[in-house]
Amino acid sequence: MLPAFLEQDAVEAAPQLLGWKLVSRTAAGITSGYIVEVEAYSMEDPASHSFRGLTPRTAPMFKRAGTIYVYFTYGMHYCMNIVTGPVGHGQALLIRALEPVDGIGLMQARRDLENVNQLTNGPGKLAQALGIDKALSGSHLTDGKLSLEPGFRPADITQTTRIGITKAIDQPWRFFVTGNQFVSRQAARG
DNA sequence: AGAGCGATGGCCT
DNA sequence: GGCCATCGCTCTA
Repeated sequence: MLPAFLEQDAVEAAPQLLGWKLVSRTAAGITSGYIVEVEAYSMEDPASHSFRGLTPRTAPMFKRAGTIYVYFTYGMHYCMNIVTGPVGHGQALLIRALEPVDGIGLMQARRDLENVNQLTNGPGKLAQALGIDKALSGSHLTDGKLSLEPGFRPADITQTTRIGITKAIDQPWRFFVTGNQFVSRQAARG
């Protein structure tokens, strides 16, 4: 389904996305996990891919809320975002960590890793575990391959600065479920 | 046409 | 905590 709060600006929508279940449907099977860590990016944000304007790569960020934006980085990792806000605003939420729910065996096979704790505790890891790649960029949550379903309501949410960026490093636009063991890092930096 | 640069993860100490 | 593989995208010329 398409939660109404995705129409809001990224920073407002971000904490509301925590606890929702992200579901991936591929030929290999269904995999899913609760979203436990997200970061907000917007067009006015130097750390955002949309900051420099619309390019072929970043075009999905400027489409309607619920659009999927997948990018490839460091020559080996895919990261997935969900677009928020009005059309043309270039806002998105980077999904940084999931708590595995369905299809854990398939996720372990895709990751070539048994340890469930390390299956989806990072943006590149969860993309690999769910079988997400660039082909999904530009598709929409209502297209059926990647979708959202209600999950749980987080008891407490922690807000910190974002991870792995070199610009706008002081903006507290990272949100995670307090105490959840699948969050990539409890501390903001380091 | 080519250089520079990452919204990372895994391995090592 | 530190290092670095690896390649698509953007910018400059």
